[in-house]
Amino acid sequence: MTGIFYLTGACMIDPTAIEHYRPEEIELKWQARWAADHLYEPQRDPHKEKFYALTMLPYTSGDLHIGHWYAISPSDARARFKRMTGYNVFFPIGFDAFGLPAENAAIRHRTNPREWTYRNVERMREQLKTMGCSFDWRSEIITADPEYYRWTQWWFEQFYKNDLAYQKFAPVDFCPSCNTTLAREQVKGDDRLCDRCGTPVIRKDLNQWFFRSSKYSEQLLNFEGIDWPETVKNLQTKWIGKSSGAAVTFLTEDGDPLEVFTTRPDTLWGVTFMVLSPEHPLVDKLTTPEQRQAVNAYREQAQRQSDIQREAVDREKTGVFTGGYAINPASGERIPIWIADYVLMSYGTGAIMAVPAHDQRDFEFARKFNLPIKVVIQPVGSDPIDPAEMTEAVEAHGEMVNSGPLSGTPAEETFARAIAYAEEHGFGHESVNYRFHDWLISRQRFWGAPIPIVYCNHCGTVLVPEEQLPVELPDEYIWSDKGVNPLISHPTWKHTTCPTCGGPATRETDTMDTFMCSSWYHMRYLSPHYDGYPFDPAQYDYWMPVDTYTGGSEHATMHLIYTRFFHKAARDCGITRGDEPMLQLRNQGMVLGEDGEKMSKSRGNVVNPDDLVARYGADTVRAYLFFFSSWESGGPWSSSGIEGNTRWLRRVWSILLEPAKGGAEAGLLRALRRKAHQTLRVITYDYEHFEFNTIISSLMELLNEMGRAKNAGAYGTPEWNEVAELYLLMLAPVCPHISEELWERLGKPYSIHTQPWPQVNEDAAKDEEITLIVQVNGRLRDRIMVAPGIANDEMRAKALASEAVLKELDGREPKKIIIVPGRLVNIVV
RNA sequence: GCCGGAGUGGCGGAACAGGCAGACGCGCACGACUCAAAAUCGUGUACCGAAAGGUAUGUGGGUUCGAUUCCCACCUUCGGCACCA
Repeated sequence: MTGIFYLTGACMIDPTAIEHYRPEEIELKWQARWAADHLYEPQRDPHKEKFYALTMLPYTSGDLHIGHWYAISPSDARARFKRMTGYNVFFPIGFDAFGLPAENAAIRHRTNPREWTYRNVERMREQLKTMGCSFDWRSEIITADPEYYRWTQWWFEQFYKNDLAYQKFAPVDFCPSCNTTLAREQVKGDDRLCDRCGTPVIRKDLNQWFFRSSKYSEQLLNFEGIDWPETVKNLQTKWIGKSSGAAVTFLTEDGDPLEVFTTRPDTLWGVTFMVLSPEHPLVDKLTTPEQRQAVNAYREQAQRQSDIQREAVDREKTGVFTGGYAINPASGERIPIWIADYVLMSYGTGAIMAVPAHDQRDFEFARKFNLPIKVVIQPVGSDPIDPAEMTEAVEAHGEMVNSGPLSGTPAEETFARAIAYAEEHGFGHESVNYRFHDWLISRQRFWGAPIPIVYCNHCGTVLVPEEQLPVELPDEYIWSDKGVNPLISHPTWKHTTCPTCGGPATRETDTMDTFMCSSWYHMRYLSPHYDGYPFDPAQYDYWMPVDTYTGGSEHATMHLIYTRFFHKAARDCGITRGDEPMLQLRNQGMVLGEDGEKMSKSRGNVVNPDDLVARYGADTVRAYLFFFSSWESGGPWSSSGIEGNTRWLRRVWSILLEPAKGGAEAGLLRALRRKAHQTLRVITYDYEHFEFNTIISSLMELLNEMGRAKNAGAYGTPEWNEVAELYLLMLAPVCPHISEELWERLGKPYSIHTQPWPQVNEDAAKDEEITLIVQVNGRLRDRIMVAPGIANDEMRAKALASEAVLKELDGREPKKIIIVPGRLVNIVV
């Protein structure tokens, strides 16, 4: 525990010197005292305004890393600030404990994932306590506790009863290494890799559980009333992927309707062929005997292709003619129907109308297979287009041409007229499509909340009655060579009786995606042991919604979209209220290694917070994390940089505690007090706006000023005492231990953390003189000290009388004089 | 390719409404203390120049009395998406 500094400190035996700053002693002392006094355990109090501060709950990976500190300590500082400004603050913590890493680690070590997880929880809890955060530990939840996942299952049942959960046999993304399906959001990049392990995913047809999240696409695009970062809103908007256009029904020659979605209804007359996804249900019927062999071969190849790693996006188009034809409902033309893998079954209707003249993909396809290209849009101001000369599609909007009755429609009206025409003639209507899909929640893994469903030969799919929840995981983890879910391998677990008819039945062996657990934990925190409902309604009414939510932006399209969906779905089930669960969101950046790269064990650039706490104390580690960069951008760690922060806290200690001679003059004391109140003004703003780096630098600046004032005899004066008190109050949210210790040593009442936030004394903060900036042609030529509130005329006179200005003007007449009242004069010649 | 963020001294960064660029810290240099070292304290530190002064916020343009800040184009970099009809 004792670092080099403490040893050297102990060597310096000087009987007159004050006791040294020993964080390792004072930090443990105060942490114990705050816990004993329940300092951070708010009571519901209708007369006091509440503030729910939430930080994303950590996954139980085993060790708290510096990134956790970076995410959590500023959230804590803000919560502490809010508490001091008079709010009743709730700041809980818990553990996201289900999930694949636990299970993979368990397989590696031949243990039960439960053991691994709960051992990690123990360790992480102790590590968290060293940070000195103002957590309300009464509220701790562990998502793998039956007491918790009972309610995760309950939520599933509410969604099921309200037709928001359903089962479907569908092709899904499957990770062969993790042996489980993944939600679309958990498949990353062009290579379609598993988000957890990096293995390329494959497509698999499985019976799976989904939530109807896509039903909420439109609502999820609405961010009104919530203060979230633009980047997150942008990512979610892109992810939901709304496009507007038309649904158009073509008829095959056999008379089968074939619906397509298009964003360009204005190009309807330019359709020269159609393309279906190879998996489209109509392909079989359309295929003629002559084309049968080619079509089957292509479909097989497409199937295989999606099973192996996908090729580059810009690879050459492939496809096969089915032999079938459709009729263009607008032009009446007979057009061939092809299949190609650039058309995806998972978007729109899995079929497209191809307009090669005005869509680049269709253009490439048409050129490759010698299909006709028909120009039907003439962009304004460009020469008539000759299809034979085209090298790429013309995607710009323009006037409709070669479009029968709609030819000549001007660019602005094409969409409306084309849709109206389709509606009139009964073959189409306006339509909206979203990229956002239903949320696949089934996981073929052991370590998750079991889906509370029972299959009965007699009654079919049956919900486990609420009073029988939770459906608990078995104690034994059954190993299986083939990577089969241990719930299937377990000899007895899945066998049960039907809750409805009492006959033999089997349990669903899939467990739920862990994002399900983290979609509602903010509600369970409010009453973690409440027995009759997922939350105590009285607590919910008081504390919800979350006022500030902090965490990493990597969750933008996963957790942060799921939890919004969850809240809206729960609202529609009549359980929650309001449209959004989290009013304000702030994302921290990432702490990089000293080499500027992402920290990783293989790079050997990982910074261990435990070592830092042992060496410098938590307050210094916190201070450095606040200080080294703006919180939202993050940046590289620096082991020499943190030295500056430990020096700073040692100076705070000695400047406030070591007595010094008095005798300062009044002007100096006024200046000191002014600086303190000005600092208070900017720091109050910075706490509110998450600008922690400038909080620390402002405090350093003020300390420098205090050091100079102390040398000039300010110590012990009333002004000094006022400034010292202000200093500790401003320091308290960022460095809670040293501020509490010094507060006590200065004889102030316990605890500093329950003191009201100080008010700026505007009189004291007022400048006695200001610097007037004098420019000639926009270049700085002079600075003149003047009284605040100086009149414009006087500013002009002073500027024109400046020696530097006279020299620069050299007799030239000013053409114009710009005056920014009380700040600047710019003389233009 | 598309969408979004970021480019400022040797380094991390500040400048919150278009008005003193480089706060604060690291590092470095010099000085004090010390037999000495560490720690601590003090002073200095964008670049060019002996100085007067000049040049500087990724690059090139523009708007303005005045631009790190606003506009246009480009370059680099980080994140997201990626045949989405």
